[in-house]
Parts: sequence; structure tokens; C-alpha cells
Amino acid sequence: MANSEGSVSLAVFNRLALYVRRLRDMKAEGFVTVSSVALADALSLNRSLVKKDISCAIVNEGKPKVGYNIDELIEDIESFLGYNNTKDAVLVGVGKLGQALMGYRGFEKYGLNIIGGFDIDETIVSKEINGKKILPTGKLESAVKKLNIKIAILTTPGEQAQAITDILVKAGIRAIWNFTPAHIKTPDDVAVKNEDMAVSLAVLSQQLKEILKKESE
Amino acid sequence: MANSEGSVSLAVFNRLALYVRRLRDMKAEGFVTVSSVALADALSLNRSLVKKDISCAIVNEGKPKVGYNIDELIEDIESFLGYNNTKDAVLVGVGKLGQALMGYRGFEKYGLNIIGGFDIDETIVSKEINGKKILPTGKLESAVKKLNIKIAILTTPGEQAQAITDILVKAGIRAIWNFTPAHIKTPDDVAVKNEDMAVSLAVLSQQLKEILKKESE
DNA sequence: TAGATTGTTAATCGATTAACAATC
DNA sequence: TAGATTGTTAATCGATTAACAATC
Repeated sequence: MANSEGSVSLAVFNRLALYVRRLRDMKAEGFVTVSSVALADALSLNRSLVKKDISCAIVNEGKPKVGYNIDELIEDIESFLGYNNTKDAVLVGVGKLGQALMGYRGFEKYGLNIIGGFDIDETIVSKEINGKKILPTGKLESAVKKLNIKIAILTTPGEQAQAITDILVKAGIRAIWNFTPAHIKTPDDVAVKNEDMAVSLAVLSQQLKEILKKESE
Repeated sequence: MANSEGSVSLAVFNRLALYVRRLRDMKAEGFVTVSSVALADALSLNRSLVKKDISCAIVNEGKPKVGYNIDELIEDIESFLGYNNTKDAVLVGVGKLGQALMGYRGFEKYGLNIIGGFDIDETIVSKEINGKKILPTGKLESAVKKLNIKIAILTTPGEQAQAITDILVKAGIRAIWNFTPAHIKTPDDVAVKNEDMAVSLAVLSQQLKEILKKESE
């Protein structure tokens, strides 16, 4: 059995998501069972590491000499990552990015259900994207309270981020996925995940620098 | 002086970006100098950790009893993270997400210059977003070669991701920022940064779960 | 000088890797 | 049975934290 209530490190989380993606590919290629060794080798990762990561997430044990049933393994990891239990969310700020996220059908696969968008722009209010209504920001607080929503996606301009955050927190939101470049302040009992493009870009740039450096040697 | 050619861990990178954001806030609040201790306390992080992170990135040393000049510190960290040296990139797949990224002026602050977009859709080709032209995908390879571009942003549908990746690699691209949900295969000398919404969402969901659990106790 | 903070060195902690007995 | 893989325990490595001398 697994680390029943695992506060797993971020690194493990990242790798588990990577495993799921690769396992889906392997399943498509016709694999019925898969060993931790095979998965590790496919990803060029240490075998013990993959073994241990898997053991954090699984309910269905593997069999010596055979490995894991690929369906059960995918199911277990997805369940551990929370892809299976649907979570309702609101999205605030229906600009280009907000529209892109509202229109992205992939979220459903990961258990996120955006119930609707909110914007101050009159011209966009009352339109629909991907079958989801867009309401005026004035109705944000009451809607969140009424539907008991706990997750909000923040895609407003940076200047409005803090003001909207305050409204969200007041309405009972407990997790904010922040796509704005602004730093937002929240009480300790509200989780914030910054989708930080700057960091990703910096990481990518550094990798590129190392590759180009290696080449010129 | 700094760890002159620092292969710094991802964790350090993430924290340095966090420091910059907070330092900008502090500067706006009127700080002229700042100590590692003050910064650490403001972020509720360990003092030694912040001290060490900073020492990886800085050129301008701090002064005992005073701390660092806030302008120099921001400048040094930004430079270390590569925000200052402009990097040209192409963007492939000008859907909602692609448009959002092309229209996002914040990238300039981080040194990314999207020189243009590419799409197969005739109706969007030849339009402009944020002053940047959109060209047919057929011209992608020659444009990348001609302008010697090394970075590509991939925002196509998942199904096209691998085919486009192959073209990009052939044209000389060495770093791909992958916003598609697809797993793309590249040679070892091409860096890939997956912008994995699923992982972020999973992390946020877990934090939320822990908060709600704590509450019900 | 006394006090605070720097930069650096040592101690601790956690995550990764290796080793191995159990099992099909 | 022999061989491969599981699950687990021990060893290693790296990152975080604590301690401390140097300095303004």
C-alpha cells in the first residue's frame, strides 16, 4: 500500500505526472503490463527512484517478474494526483489568456471544471465560451458563495490582481491559480500557485545556454 | 563573487525569481538597501537559505550592517536569471493561447522577443498581433534558418506537436517551450520545457486539500 | 566600541541511489 | 529451478540549516 496520506515533495509530483504521460503513450503502443525498470529506462531515470515514486502513489501492487498492470498503474497515479475527482472553479478576467483557458478542453481530463468566467468588460459579458457563461465581476462574490466554489483562476491584468484576490478570499475561495505577473497577498489558509512564465523562461534559457556552450567547445 | 558559472538547482532558480518580485515591491515601498535577513523574514524563509541563494547570483557585494543596495541586487539577480539579454523566439500555433502569449507585453521584461507567429490557418495568416506578423507554417523552416532563431514556443494542438517539433529541430531550434499537452521527442541537444498545467493544478489541489483538512479538525 | 550583517564553514536533514531478501 | 522484478532497508549524495569569524 501507499504512503496513505503522503505529503510528497514537489519533485515527486512532477515526476508522477511525467510517468502518467509516458504510460499513456506506452499503453497506446500496446503494453499491457509495465515494470518500473522499463519505465525508468524509457525516461532515462534511476530505477530505484521510479520504483519509490510509484510506491507512493499505488494501491494495486505489482507482481514480481511481470510488473504492474498498465491500466491500474495509470488509474492509481491519476487518482493520487487528483485527476479523478472533479473540482469546480471560477475564472476571473476573460481576456485572451482567460479565453484560452476557458476553451481548453484538456482541463476536464485533469478534473478541473471551470463553471464560468467573470469580467468587467460589458462587451464580453453574457457571451459563452466552450458552453460556459461570462458574468459581470459584480456577481463574482455572490456566485462563489452560492455555489461554494473553492478554486479560482486569476487571469486579470496585474493591476487588478490584488483587488480581485481580496474579493475572492472574502467569498470563501481557498485556492488561487495566479496567471498574472503580480504578487498577491492572501491569508495563510489560502493556497496560491503562481504560474510563473518568467521562471520557466529562465530555466529554458539556461538550458539553451549550456547546450550552446557545450557545442562551441 | 558568484558561483561564476552556476548550474544552480531548479529550487534556487524558483526562489531567485520570487526574490526579484518581492524586491521590486520593496523598492516601490521606498527601500534603498535591503539585508538578506529582511528579505528572508518578509518571505518567511530560512535566513541562511536566502543568504546562500543571493550569493549565487550577485556581482555587487553587500555591506555588513547595511545589506545590499536594492537596485544592484535586483539588477544582479535579473541578470543571473537572464532577464537582461534579449532572446528572439518564434511562436507556432496562433490559437487563443498563442495569441495571448504574443500579446503579452510582460515577456519583454524577461528578455523574450517573439519575432512572429506561424499558423496553418489561412484566415489568421498575415494578420498582426502586438505588432508581430503571422506567417504560414510553410515559411517556418526558412525563417528560423535565415534569422538564426534558437527558441520556439509551441502552442499548436497536441496532435501537431511532434510534426512541428521535427521541423523546428531540423531548422536549428535548440530550445522548445512546449505548451501543448503532448510529449515531444527531441535529440539530446535540444532543451524542452514543458509548461505543464496538469502538474500545477495537481499541486494546487493538494494544497487545497490540506487546508480544508486542517480546517475540519 | 557594540551591534548587526556579511560571507563561509560545519552539522543536519531529506532525497536519491544502491543493495538485497522475498516472490512469482 | 533460474531469472526477473517487487518491495524494503542501508548507503550516499546534495540541499538546507545552523554556527561563527570577519567587517563595517
